[in-house]
Amino acid sequence: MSTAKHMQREHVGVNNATLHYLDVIYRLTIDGESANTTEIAVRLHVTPSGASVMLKRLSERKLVQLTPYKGATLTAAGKKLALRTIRRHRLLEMFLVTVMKFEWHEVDPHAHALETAINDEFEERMDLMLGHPTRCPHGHLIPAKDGSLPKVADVPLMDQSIGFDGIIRCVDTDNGDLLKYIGDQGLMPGTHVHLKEVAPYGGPITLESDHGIHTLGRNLAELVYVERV
Amino acid sequence: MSTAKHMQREHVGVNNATLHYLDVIYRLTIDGESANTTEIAVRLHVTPSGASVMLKRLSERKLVQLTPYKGATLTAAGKKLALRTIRRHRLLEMFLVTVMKFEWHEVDPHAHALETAINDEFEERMDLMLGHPTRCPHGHLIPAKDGSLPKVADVPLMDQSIGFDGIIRCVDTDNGDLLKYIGDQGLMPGTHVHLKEVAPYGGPITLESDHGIHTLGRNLAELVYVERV
DNA sequence: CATAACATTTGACCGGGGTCAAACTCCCTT
DNA sequence: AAGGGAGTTTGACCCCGGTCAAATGTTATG
Repeated sequence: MSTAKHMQREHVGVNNATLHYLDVIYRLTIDGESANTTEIAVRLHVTPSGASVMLKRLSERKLVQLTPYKGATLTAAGKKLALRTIRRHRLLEMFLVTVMKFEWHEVDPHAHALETAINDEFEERMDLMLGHPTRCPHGHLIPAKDGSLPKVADVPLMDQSIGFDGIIRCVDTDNGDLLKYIGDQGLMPGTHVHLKEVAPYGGPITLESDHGIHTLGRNLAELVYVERV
Repeated sequence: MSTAKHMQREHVGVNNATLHYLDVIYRLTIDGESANTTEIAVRLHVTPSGASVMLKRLSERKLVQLTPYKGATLTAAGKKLALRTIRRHRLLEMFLVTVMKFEWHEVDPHAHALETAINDEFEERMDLMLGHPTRCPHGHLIPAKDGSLPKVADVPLMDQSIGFDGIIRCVDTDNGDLLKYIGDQGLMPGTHVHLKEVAPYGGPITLESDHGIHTLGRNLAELVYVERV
C-alpha cells in the first residue's frame, strides 16, 4: 500500500547497500577480471570480512557469481542493476552540473547519495531534460536504459606520442581536488589539446590547448582520455 | 575519510528511519497533543509494537520525549531535525514542480524518497534556484533554515460562511488522486474563490472561481485553506 | 617443497529496524 | 469497585550490514 515504500525498493533485497556493492563490482570487473574481496572492501570503506559476508549474501540473491577465495563477478541480474545505478549516477552528475549549476568537482558525492533514492520516473525526467546525454560531465559513458554503452574512440592520452592532436573526452577520477585542479586549467572534455612533450622516467608532460600551455604530472596525465582528430 | 558516508549521515544515529519517525511525530504534535504509538505506526506502515520499540530508542537518543502508555513529543533536537526534513521535503516538491515540471500530485513520493538523501548544499542550492520560497506547491509552509515558520492568515474554507471571498492558500493532503482531481478543476493555491453554497448535513459545497462553478464533497472541501480578501 | 606472507573466510558479536504473540496499563462502563 | 476492551509494551525471534579475532586457503619465494 505504501507508495513511498514502493519507490524506495521495488524488489525485495535491492537496497542502497546492495546497489553500491554491485556498482563497485561492476567497475572492478570491466576489464574481464574478477573482483577480489579486499579491493571491494576498500572501495566501500568496509572491512574485508564484512565484504566477504556481504558477497556471500549477494551470491545467494543471484546478483553475484562468487568463487570462494578467487573473486566475484556479476550475474546478468547484478549487471543490470549495476548499470542502472551507474546510469542514474551519471545522469545525476549531468543534471547537477547542467541544471543546478554545481561544478564538476562537486557532483560525485551528491550523485552517490541520490543514485539509490531516485526511481524510473525521475531518471527519465532527467534524461529528457538533458536531451539524452551519452556522457557525464567527466566524460564517462552513460549506459542507455537497456544497459548498452555507446561505442567511442577514447584512448589514453599517455599512449600517444609527441605531436599528437586530439580532443579530451574523459577525465577518469572522482577525486574532487584533482578535478578542480584539472578543471581550473580548462582541461575538460571537449578541449582540443596538442601533446608537446613527455619528460622521461615518469616525469611531467606538456600540453597545449586554447587556454595555453599546461604541465601535468604523470599521475594526472594518466587520468585523461582523448580522441584523435 | 569517506566523503560519501559523510554526506549520508552527519550525526551517528540520524538516518532515514529516524528522520521519518521525527517527521511523523512532528505532524502529529503540531496541535500540542502528544502523538500516540498506534497513530505513528499507522503513518509509517509499521506495527504498533515496532513503533513502540523505535520510540524507546529515539527517546534514548534524546530526540523524543516519551511517557510510556501516554505518548511522545519531540525534544528540541528532534524538532530541529524534523523541521529540517520538512523543509527539505517541501523545497524538493517545489523544485520538482518548478524546475523538473512534475505535476503537483506526483511529487510527494519523490520528495519523500529524496528528503533524507540530500545535504545542506543541495538544500541551499534548491532554495536559491527557487528564490527562497515560503510554500510548497500544495501551499504548506516551508520552514526557514532556522526552523521558523512564516506567519500566515490561512483559515479553513469550511469555517467560512456563504458569500465568503478569498484566495486558496493550501490544499492539505498528500493523496495524489485527490490532488489530481482538485488540481484538474484549477483549485490550486492562488485561485480566487467565492463560497456560494453549503449543503446541510455534510453535503457538498459550491464554489465559484475564474474556472467556473465547482461542487466539492465535504471531505475534499475540508482540505482547502483560504485567505480572506 | 616447505614455509612465510598475504588474502579470504568463519565465528562470535553488535546495533538497527522490523515481525508476532503474550503480557501489561489505562480507562471507561456497569 | 470490578471488569473488560483498547492501546501499549515486552519478549522471543528475524534479517541486514557491519565489527574484530581467529582459522583457513592461496601463492610466492628461498
